[in-house]
Amino acid sequence: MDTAPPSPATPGKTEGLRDRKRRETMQRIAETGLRLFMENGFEATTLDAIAAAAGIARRTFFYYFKSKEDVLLAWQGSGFVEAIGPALLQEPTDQSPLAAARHCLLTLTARFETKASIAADTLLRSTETLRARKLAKMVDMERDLAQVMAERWPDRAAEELRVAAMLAIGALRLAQEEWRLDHAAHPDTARPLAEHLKATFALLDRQVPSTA
Amino acid sequence: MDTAPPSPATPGKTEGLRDRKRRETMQRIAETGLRLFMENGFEATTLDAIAAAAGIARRTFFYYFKSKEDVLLAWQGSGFVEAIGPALLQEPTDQSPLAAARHCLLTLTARFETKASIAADTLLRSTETLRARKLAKMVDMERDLAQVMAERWPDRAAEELRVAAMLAIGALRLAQEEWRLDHAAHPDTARPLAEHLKATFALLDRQVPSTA
DNA sequence: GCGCGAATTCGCACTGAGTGCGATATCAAA
DNA sequence: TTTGATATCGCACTCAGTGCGAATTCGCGC
Repeated sequence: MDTAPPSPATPGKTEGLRDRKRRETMQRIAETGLRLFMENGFEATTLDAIAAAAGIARRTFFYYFKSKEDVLLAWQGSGFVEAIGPALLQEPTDQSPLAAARHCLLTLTARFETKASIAADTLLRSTETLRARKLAKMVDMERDLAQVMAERWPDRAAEELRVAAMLAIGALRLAQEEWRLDHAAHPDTARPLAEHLKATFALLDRQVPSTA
Repeated sequence: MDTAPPSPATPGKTEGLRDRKRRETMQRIAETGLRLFMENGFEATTLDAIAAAAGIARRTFFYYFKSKEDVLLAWQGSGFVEAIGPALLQEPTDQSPLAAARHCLLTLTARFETKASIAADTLLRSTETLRARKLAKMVDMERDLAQVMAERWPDRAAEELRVAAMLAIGALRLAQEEWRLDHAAHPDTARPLAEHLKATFALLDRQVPSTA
């Protein structure tokens, strides 16, 4: 468990002892949960088991997480999501928003392929609701991305940027899918996510206009 | 409740008395459920209430639906989903797959705007998991669409068609969003879904290539 | 018509997630 | 040191969903 642990939004203040303990506890729950999920599966792991293993009362669990699913969801693209906004703000504005997003995602995907997030991703496919909630998180990401784009390209229409964000995140989603299949088929010679993403963006360029 | 009710996959056979009863019961549960959801909200409606109102035992409910959510989900784009495949197979192949999908969706959205499906859509936004599962259903639609495209354009690469399907369903999703906002803001002068969809596709054409 | 096998309906008891309430403990700051 | 907010916990409760098996109904071949 050496990778970026999920953490609550840091309000950018010098944190006291209390805040630190809080973060540590949440982090311990998240790590314990992920470990137990990996060992016994998501559904077979009860809340009591997580609470016990994390050294807290069952009731306290719900002080930190709204549901069992949220523990796993906290790992979904952990770090990645938070990094997109800042990364996009670094991009030069002399390119299209979509091109900027493409560049960002290619850079970030090359970095964020941690053991924990990959394991979480596998678990995320074990249940219908988990799969669904992962998709919902990607749509949230999409909306956030459009929001950041609107700051960076204030002259562009919001709907246009929303579409650009949809394309970028959609490409990311399909690339992840291809990447997973690639790994399942050729565990050894599988290419990294970034390459799949590049290929998907290339296909994207040849698809439009929709009236051709 | 005069609109297309959700029904299990019809295996295209002359159905006996048993099959008919089965369909009727499932339909009654779906309609009762939707009605109670509309009256009291999704979470406030218990399974016991649905079962009682539908005239079945609680246990029998689970013979027809896997979960409470599935009752509502059955209404999500009811009829629409099933119509896409056949409609796409009607399209001439001298246009691009994306153009064909665009044409299909524009035609279908003009038709499927029933009271029930709109009501279901509102309910679908009342809970996080419901919202998530709706998105999951759209991704399923996306996959199906790509599958049908592969039949109709066998010379095209599967990945390319997968991207095309992503674009089409993504546009549909964004158009639905715009449409909902439009209705919320101007309940009277709101434009139909098909128009929003057309606009979204127009924006789509101007977004790529991603390297511009 | 008769009866066999499958489909359907149902009851009961059980697990486990999630909530409401309130009591207690801990910590930060005045 | 007091005080108020934060954190921890236990208890009892509701409700979704499952396992099991009994009872019923129905389609169909004989």
